[in-house]
Amino acid sequence: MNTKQQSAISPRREDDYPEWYQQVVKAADLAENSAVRGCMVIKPWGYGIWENLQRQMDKRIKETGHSNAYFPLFIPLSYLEKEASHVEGFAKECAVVTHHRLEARDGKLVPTGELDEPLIVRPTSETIIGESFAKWVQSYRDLPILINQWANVVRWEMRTRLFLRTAEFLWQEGHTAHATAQEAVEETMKMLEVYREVVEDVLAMPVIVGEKIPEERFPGAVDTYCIEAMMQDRKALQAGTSHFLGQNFAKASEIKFLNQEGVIEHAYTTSWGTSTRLIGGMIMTHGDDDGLRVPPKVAPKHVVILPVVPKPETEAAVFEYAEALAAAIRAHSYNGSPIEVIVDRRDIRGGDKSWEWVKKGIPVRLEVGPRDIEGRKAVVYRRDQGPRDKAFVAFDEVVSGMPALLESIQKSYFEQAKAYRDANIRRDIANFDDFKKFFTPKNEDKPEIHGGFVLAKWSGDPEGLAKLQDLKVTIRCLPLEQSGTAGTCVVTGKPATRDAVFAKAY
RNA sequence: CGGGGUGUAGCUCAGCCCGGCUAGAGCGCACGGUUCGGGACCGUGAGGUCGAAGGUUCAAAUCCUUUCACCCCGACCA
Repeated sequence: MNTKQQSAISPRREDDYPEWYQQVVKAADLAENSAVRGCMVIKPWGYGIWENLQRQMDKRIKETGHSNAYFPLFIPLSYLEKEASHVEGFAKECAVVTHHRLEARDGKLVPTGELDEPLIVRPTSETIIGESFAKWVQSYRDLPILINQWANVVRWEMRTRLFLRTAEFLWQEGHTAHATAQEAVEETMKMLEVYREVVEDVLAMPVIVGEKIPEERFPGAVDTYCIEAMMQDRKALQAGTSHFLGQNFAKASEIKFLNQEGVIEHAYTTSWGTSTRLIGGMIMTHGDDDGLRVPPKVAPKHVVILPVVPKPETEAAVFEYAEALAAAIRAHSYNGSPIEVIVDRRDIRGGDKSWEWVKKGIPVRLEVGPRDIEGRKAVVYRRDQGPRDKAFVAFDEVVSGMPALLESIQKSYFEQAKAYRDANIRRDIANFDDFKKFFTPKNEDKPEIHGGFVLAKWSGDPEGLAKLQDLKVTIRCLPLEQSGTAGTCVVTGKPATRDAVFAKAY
């Protein structure tokens, strides 16, 4: 017997993390690269996860008073030119439509009919939504406008990675307009909290909530807030952003209203977004050396039943028992919807079948065979335990205990992720030498998993930013929870009052 | 857009330096069999205009030129 179990994913996380990530995406059948450079095909298992996340995010967005709407994919070039700093930020990496027809010439199709004004495939929709808002708003009575859009956007990234950075990605973008700065700021913070809640509760990813430093702000924003998660290679992933845009975009788009005093004023706007990147974050937060682990709240299927058929003549009885078990479980709900159960009747080898579901990260596997029928039991495997850890449980108990079992898995993923993250947040690094040591891998050629989050003082000095850049470390955020104490900047040694989270990032 | 690399079967690749029988392996796939509460094994079989175009040669996956695509490292980035 081989005592050291072989893992299903090769390489393991500790040996080559980026490659492990790619292999998990492949093994779990989440997505694949398409023929179009930088664009992915999201396969049913991956898209099912997105749909569940989307449904729950959408619910929270609507509960906080927003309505969904849809705006054009194409944005006239001149719209993007209206907001000066927005221009700087999005001056590059955009898909540009310059022609509006194709002509057949010598058996080829040639673009003709050049557009007077190029159209940009939206990288984000502030400008085109602002154009609509301007028409919709005349009086303070028309405010606030609280709109959300589910859409695809395109940013022509040079280097792409499935889910984490693709040229086209799916997201939601909220856009709101308000009569006062205070109300817009409150909106910004409210949606930041919605993101924290959904990402922690649904995706089971613990996050740090904070404010971006000026250099990291969204182009055109007055303030940018974010939630930051730690991946298992201890790098940070920005999991969502919420921006207070002040009157910058309102001025650019001329969103004006007559206030209670009869004075014309520009509105205050916000925007906020989360994307399919969250799925990348989920993979890197929960995945292990046997593949994906999907939190039950986003799993397209919660339970797979694997019929064990030792002899062909037992097949009918086993299938019948499996379907009866499935039906009984489906009658129960988890997280507000019926539990999703699949009976995998495919005629492939049992070991392969079982491992396939391990790699896909389904929360619960149930095996049923002739002996279980006899004892009216099932064999229960939980994805938050080892792939061979099994429990023999009575039929009725499996059924009635399923909601609690799923919730326990959901919780254990969050707890595991939080424990890992907290173990890798350093609060005791006070000078740049230690800081540098912390973020420098032992093996320069093939860096091992190293570093983590450093929580320390930051002076805000641009000179410090240059030093950070050399280390490839960034300031992820200034956490909303500040200690309020004075100290010295971990990078420059100058007096500093603000706490910052430093990390390498995706 | 800079620097490096790779294009050969569905996938991962060998063969290329030093041109030479009908272009190979492993995995996967199909069929048959033995096993099987299990990622097993044996056998048989299907599957490739060697990224594309041009050139050198009696002869090109292999040498030369051009071109396209993709990957890795930078800069950019949710």
